[in-house]
This record gives sequence, C-alpha cells and structure tokens, in this order.
Amino acid sequence: MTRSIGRLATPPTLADVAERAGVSRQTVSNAVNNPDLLRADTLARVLAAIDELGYSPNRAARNLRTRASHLIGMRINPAQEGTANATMDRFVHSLVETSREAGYHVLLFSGDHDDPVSGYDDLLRSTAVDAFVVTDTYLGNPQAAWLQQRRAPFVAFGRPWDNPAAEHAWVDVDGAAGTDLATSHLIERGHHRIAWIGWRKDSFIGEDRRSGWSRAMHARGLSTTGLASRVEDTVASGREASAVLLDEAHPSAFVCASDTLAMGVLHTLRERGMEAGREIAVVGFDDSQVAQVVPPGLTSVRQPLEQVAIEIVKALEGMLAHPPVVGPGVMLTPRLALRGSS
Amino acid sequence: MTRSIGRLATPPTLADVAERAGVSRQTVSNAVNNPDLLRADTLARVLAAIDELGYSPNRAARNLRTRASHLIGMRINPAQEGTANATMDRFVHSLVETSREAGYHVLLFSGDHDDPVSGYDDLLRSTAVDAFVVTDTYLGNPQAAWLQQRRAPFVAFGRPWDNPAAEHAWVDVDGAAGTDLATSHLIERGHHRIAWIGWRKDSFIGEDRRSGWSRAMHARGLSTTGLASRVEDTVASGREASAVLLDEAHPSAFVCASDTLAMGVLHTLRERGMEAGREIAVVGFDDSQVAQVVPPGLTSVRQPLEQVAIEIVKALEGMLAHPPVVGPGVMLTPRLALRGSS
DNA sequence: CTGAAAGCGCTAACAA
DNA sequence: TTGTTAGCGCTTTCAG
Repeated sequence: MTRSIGRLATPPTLADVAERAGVSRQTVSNAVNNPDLLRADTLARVLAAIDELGYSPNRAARNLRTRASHLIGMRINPAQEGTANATMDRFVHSLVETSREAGYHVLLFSGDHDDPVSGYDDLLRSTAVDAFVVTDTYLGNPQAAWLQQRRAPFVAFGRPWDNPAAEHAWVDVDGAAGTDLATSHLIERGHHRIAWIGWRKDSFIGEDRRSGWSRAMHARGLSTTGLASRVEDTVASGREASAVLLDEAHPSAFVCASDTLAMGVLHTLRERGMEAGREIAVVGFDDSQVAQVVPPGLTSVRQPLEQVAIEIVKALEGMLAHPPVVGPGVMLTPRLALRGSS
Repeated sequence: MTRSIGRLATPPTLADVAERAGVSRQTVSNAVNNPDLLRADTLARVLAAIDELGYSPNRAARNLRTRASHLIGMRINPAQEGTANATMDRFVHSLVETSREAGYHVLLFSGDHDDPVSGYDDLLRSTAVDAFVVTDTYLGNPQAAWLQQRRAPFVAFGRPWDNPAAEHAWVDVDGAAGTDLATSHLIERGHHRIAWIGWRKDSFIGEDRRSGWSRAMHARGLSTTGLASRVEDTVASGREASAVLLDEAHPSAFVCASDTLAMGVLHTLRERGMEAGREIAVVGFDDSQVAQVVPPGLTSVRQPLEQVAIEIVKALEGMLAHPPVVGPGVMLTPRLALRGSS
C-alpha cells in the first residue's frame, strides 16, 4: 500500500527508490517507463520500493528531459451573463476527463477578449503546454492561422468557416443537421408555419443552423417566406423577434439558434397568455440547463460534447505522436432532447 | 517587436540570448528575474536580444530549478444535468483570471465521484502543482485533512463545516446572510407567510441557508411553523414540496436553497395557473443563468464569485510566500439579484 | 537485462 | 555589476 510521505520536505526521487531497491537509478526509470525491459523479480522489487516510498516521477524533471509537458492548453472566456449558453461547463468537464485517460491534464488560461491570440504566445514559447484546444471559433478562427504558422499543435472545436482550405485538425457538430432535426420533428407534429429566429448574418454558425431549418422546410414543400428573423443572441432580442413574427407571419412553431433566443420566445408567449407546447411549439439549441429546468421544459438540440472531447483528444494524440498524423476534420451529429415545449 | 520564432524546431534558450547580447547566461537570467541587478545599458541590450529572439524561459527547466510549477490544481466535477447550478462556470473563469494576474495558471483534473481524494495524490507527489483550490466541500471536507497531513498548500472554497477547529485557509460566502436578505426583502414587500424549501439535514450548507430564513422570520416575530420543507436538490422535489406547502401552509412566498428548487416552485405555480411575482413570490439561490433568463426573471441570491476568486488567490499567495502566512478564514456577503418573481 | 555517463535549461551561490 | 560553477531529477545513449 501507499505510505504517507511523512514529514519529508521533498518527495522521494528516483535515487531514493534505487537505493531502497538496490538497483541503479536507470533501472528504476525503466521500471516506470519500460517495464518490459526488466526481469520479473527485479521489476517486482522496484515496484515495491516505489510503492513503499510513494514515489511519483518529478514532472518538471521529466518534462525538461522529454521536452513535453503533457499539458493541453485551453483558453477560457467569460460566460456571457444573461444568456443560457452554458455549453462550456459540460465540454470542459468532458475534455478534462478524456484527457486524463490519455495522460494529459488541461491547463486553463485567459486572454483579452479583443485579441484572439493573446495568451497563446507565452505558453507556447515557454513550452508550458504540448498543444492547444481552440474553442472560440464562432467568428472565424484567426488563432488557427497563427498557431499553424508557429507550428503549434492544436485541434479546433469548430470547422474552419473562414478558410475551408485550412488543413488543421478540427472537430465540429453539424448545426444544420440539428436544426433540420428540430424542424422535421415539428413538421411531423403537424406544424406547417415554422418560424426561425437566428443570429445576424455575419455568424457562420448562425447561417449554418439556419440552413438546416430552411432545408427541412423546403424538403416538405413548405414556404419559409417571411418566417425568418436574424437578431442578437439575447433574451430581449428573441422576445421582440418572436412578437413581431407572431403578429406578422402567424407561425405555430419556432426554431431558434440558441436556448437564449428560445427563452425570449417563452417570454413573449407568457406575456400573451399563450402556453408553450400547447398553442405554440418552441425548440432551442444547446440543451442548456435552462432548457432542462424551465417549465414546461424546452425541447432543444443537444450537441454531443462528450463525443467532441473524445474526438479532440484522439486528434491531439495523433498530432503529438511520432511521426505526427493529422486526420481530416470530424463532423458529429447532434440529437434532439424532447421536452414539453414541443 | 516580437519576431516570429521562424522555423526553429526548439525555442531559443538562455544561452542563445546570452550569445546574442554578448553576456553570460546568468546575466540574462538576472535580466529576467532581477533586473535591478543589471546596469541600465546591459539590461537594455539583454532585453533587446530577448525581444528579437522571442525568448521566454523554459518552464520545465525553471520549475525543476525553483521547485515550483506556478500551477494551481483544481478538481472539477461533472455538472449535474437537470439542475440549475452553473456556479462553477463563473467561478472558474474568475479564478483563471485572478490567478493569471498573480502569475499562476489553473490546472484542471478530475477524480472519482466516490473518492474525494482521488486525483490530488498524484499531482502532489509529482510536484505538478504548487497548491490546490478545493471547491467540493458541500459534504464536509475530507480533502482538507488529507491535504493538511501531506503539507500540501491549499485554500478551500467553503468553510470547514465538519471541523471548526481546522486551521487551513478558506474563503466562503455567508449563505445565511443571503437567505436573510431574501427573506427580509419579501417581508418588506408585505409577505408574512414565507415558506422555505431547502436540502436535507445532512447538508451543512443547506442548514446554514435555512438558518438565515428562520432568523429573518423570527426577527420580525413571524412564525415558521409548518413552513419548511427539506428535499433533494432537484426540480421535481421543489415542485412537489411547493405543492404540498401551498396546500397545507398557504404561504405567499417561497425562499429556496437553490435556483433548481425555485424552478420547481415555478413549475407548480404554472400547473396551478398562478403567476410567479404576482400571486406568489419566489426567491432562489445562486443567480444561475436560469434565474436570469426564465420569465418573469427569478430573484436570486448572488454569490460574489469574482471576489471569492480574488480572496482565494490572495490566500494562496500568502501560503506560497517565504515564510508562508496563513490568515484566518474569509467570509463574504452575497447580494440579492432582484427580478420579476418577487 | 542492468549500469554509467551525459545533459535537458534554468537559477542559487559564490567568485571575480 | 558580471561571470563561473554546480546541480535540480529525469531519460537517452551506450557499455557491460
């Protein structure tokens, strides 16, 4: 069993283990990193010493020697207050969990909101991390070009919208498939006039999600004329947009680019004494905690973030291997979390 | 200006800078760590070389030498699906931001949900982190005793409920003050029968929050008899509890131990065709995104997480100083975020 | 299969 | 004020 380190100021080193086991330091190192090289009884003796001493290789020393930190850097941005987008929480946990299984830890850092590249630079030059996971790609991905130029290994969560020719590794979720799923679900429920509330046109993700809605509508021969609205991603915008649409286009259902916008629709319905799920159906996007707990439950497109994390770590392992292998982008399909609002 | 690293396989080292500036390696080291020791012109020359080369000290080497990683470890647990508790997101970001200002990065790790100590051990023995931030102290804090025994520096977010004599550093938010605030607010609005929906008795935090409610009630000479309920922290529980209380105790307002429970109350009100904020007032706890976006807005007790992060980092800096200084626990006061539900 | 030597890049201590 | 020496703990040669 593992013993307490006791009152030692410094943890035991390779040398301590070697002495205790009566072997050389190198043999201990091999026992840890290449156990196959040792004779069974020697290995057992060394492992016993390791266990008794509670030895664990010093990271800094190992990092220095192997030129690897086994750390994955990820920039974290402040959660937008007043929105429902808590996607990060779920993703971060999945990433930490998956990384651990691959022998990596996740290092968080922050940067100026204005400068998409700040924070990466220092970590890279000081060889503090082996690779990055780039998540904030909603407005294009200037980080990608920058990182690629520095030959920094990274995987993007989000496809290279602004540069389809980009050759870096990426993992993304098919937003159009998600909204198609949502729209088709509503059509099957008998809805014909389904409105879209999405983001402004400069959002690649927003346009992608919108395309799933119009695709599903047109596939059933349904018109989308006058049924779409593009606004800011706030509850207030969703509320106003849905009020206008309700008055002018008389939809019986809404598909939204985010749970935040969908909540705006619920606000409008409430004000008009209408009940979501009965008179008017609403579907959001992201399956946030809000969607899960708000009465009567908000049907929402759920991204497979656990799977995203798995694919990202897989890609990372590939590019950190010798020789590095960079596979093609990976596209995952979301599913629909059905609740009372539809 | 900083130049591109170019196609160099390895980043520049101290030696490269020294050669370029025509000084010894030690002088470069001093330029970085003790600039005061250098003559102005030498310093300028060295800094210029550093800049031209894009030099940044190799972390692993520095860590090895100084026996410090400038990393703070924090265990992250899976966000509970179906609850509104997204406190972590906000706190993590604040911590990352504040840590950066103090020269630290945050390293995330995970562990078995069953074993509160798993994950810490390895990081500690391999000297991968300088200190820990312990957040999951809702059911007592076995980590604290364990870490203290190993002489591992750490600061707890949450006071030592199960061991008031514990001498470790901690920062916490006064939950009782928060519910007192909420209850007093409702009383001022004219409510007299204010019900409490909280957690089961084995939750220290739950009992603390409950005490703020009863304190405020009794201070105004209001009875609490029959007005309290203790349940699981789920929407369904909050819904059932509020239904029962409504039938049996006829309260005009609810104070809840969490936004999740408060959402349960909103469910009940909706089922009964009652309107939150008009007939019945509801106050939650945590000011989650749900509280912010749900119609008509959920009044909620908001923890000053940014301030918590600042205090935690301050405490961390103290205990990592030479000699270490461990101050007393720090208690912060929450405020009330007023919305439509009250 | 095991051991000896070298050195990753840095900084603390000391010498000049 | 600057340079020299040593060594942090580990792994990668290369010998035995």
